[in-house]
Amino acid sequence: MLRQKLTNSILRAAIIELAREGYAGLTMEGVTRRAGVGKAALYRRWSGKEDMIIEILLESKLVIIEAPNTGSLEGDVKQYLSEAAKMLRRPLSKKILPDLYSEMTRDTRLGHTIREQVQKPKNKCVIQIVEQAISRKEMAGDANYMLAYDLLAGPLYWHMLINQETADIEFVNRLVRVITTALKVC
Amino acid sequence: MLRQKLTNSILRAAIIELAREGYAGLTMEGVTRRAGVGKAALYRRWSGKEDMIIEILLESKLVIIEAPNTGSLEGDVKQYLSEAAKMLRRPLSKKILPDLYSEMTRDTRLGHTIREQVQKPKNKCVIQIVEQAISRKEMAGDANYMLAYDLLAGPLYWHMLINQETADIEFVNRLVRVITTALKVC
DNA sequence: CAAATATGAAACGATAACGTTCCGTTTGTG
DNA sequence: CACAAACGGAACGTTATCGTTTCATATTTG
Repeated sequence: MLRQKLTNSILRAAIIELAREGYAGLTMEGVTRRAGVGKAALYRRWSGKEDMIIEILLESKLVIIEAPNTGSLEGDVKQYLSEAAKMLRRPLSKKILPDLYSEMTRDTRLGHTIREQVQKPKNKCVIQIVEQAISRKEMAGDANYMLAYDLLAGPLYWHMLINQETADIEFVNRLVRVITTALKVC
Repeated sequence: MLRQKLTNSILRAAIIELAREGYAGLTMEGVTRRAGVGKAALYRRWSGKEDMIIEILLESKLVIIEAPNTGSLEGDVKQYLSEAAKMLRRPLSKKILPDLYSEMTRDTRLGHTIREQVQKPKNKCVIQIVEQAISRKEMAGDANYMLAYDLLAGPLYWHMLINQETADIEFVNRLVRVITTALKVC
C-alpha cells in the first residue's frame, strides 16, 4: 500500500537527477536527498536505479510520437518533425536523451528496454509514413526504409541533441521541405 | 623522464576501458588493472581520469575528417561520408562516441574539449563543402549552413551510432545521392 | 477511534575507488 | 658499470554509495 503521491515525487526527483548526473552518475542516495525522503521509501519500491529508471521509461510518453496520416508525404513529415522538435525542446529530454542513447549501446536490461520502448516505436512510425507515401506514389515502391528512417530522424536529433541547438518553427519548416525532397528520391 | 612506451600502453588500456565502461564508469584503478601497471605510473602522468581522457582526445585523430575538394558537390559529399563511415566502423569509435556526445552536454572541462576538438573541426569541414558548392553554383548563395551540417552529419550518425547499424559501400552511396539532392535545395 | 503500515531519519557493515606513500626491483643513461 | 629514476605492488586512510535494519512518527484504512 505504497503512497502514490510519494512515488510520484520520487520519480520526479529521479528524472531531475538523471538529467543532471546522467544514468551512470545517478545514485539512489542522490534521489533520496533531492526528494527529501528516506532510503527505505526507495528500496521498498525498486531494487535499484536500473529498476527505477526502467519504470520511468515504461510510464513516460516522453519519446513516443504518434504516426501521422495527413494525406501527403510533406504533411506527414511536417507533423512528425514538429512533434519530435516539440519533444526535444523540453530541457529534461534534451539532457536525458543523449545519455539514454549512450546507455542503449550497452548490453544491460536498461539498454534493452530503451531499444524496445524508445527506438522501436519511432521506427514503426517512420515505416508507416513511408508505406503511406508509397501507396500514394509519392515514393518509389522499392524505397529503402532504413535510409528513410535515418533521413527523417537523423538531422533533427543531430541538431538538437548532439549540438544542443534550438529549432524554431522556421528551422523545422526548412527541414521538412528539404527532407521531403530527399525522401522522394530515396 | 617518463617512459613513452608505458604511456602508450596505459592510453591504449584507457581507450578500451572507455569503450567498455563509458566515461562515467571509467576508473583509474580499472585502467591500472587492464594495463598491468601500478597506480603511481598513472598519477605521475595525469591528475585524474578527466586529464587522461583529454590527452587521448587531443592526440587522437579518431574524429578528424579532412575537408574534401573534389570539384563537385556530390564528390565532396561522397568523400566526406565515406571517410566518416570508415571512422564510425571502428568498433572502439562506435562504442566511445555516443558516450562522448553524452558528456559533451555537460559543463565540464571534458565537455568543452569535446566541443572544441571533435565538433568544431567537423563543422569547419562542412562549411568548406558548402562554400565550394556555392561558388560552383551547385547550392544557392543563401543556403543555411546549419541545416547543411545537420543533413550531412545527422543521418549517418543516427544510423551508425544511435542504431549501431553497419554501413556498407552500397548504403553510403545511396546516402550520398539522397543527401546531395537535399543539399541542392537547402 | 484504533489498528496497521508506510514514512523520515539515523546507524550499520560492506564494497569500491580515490589519491598518497613506501619499498624492493627494473630500466636506461651517462 | 654505477647511479638516478621510473617502475609494480602493496598498504594506507578517506570518501561515497550500497542495501539493510531499527525506531519513533505520521498517515491511511477499517
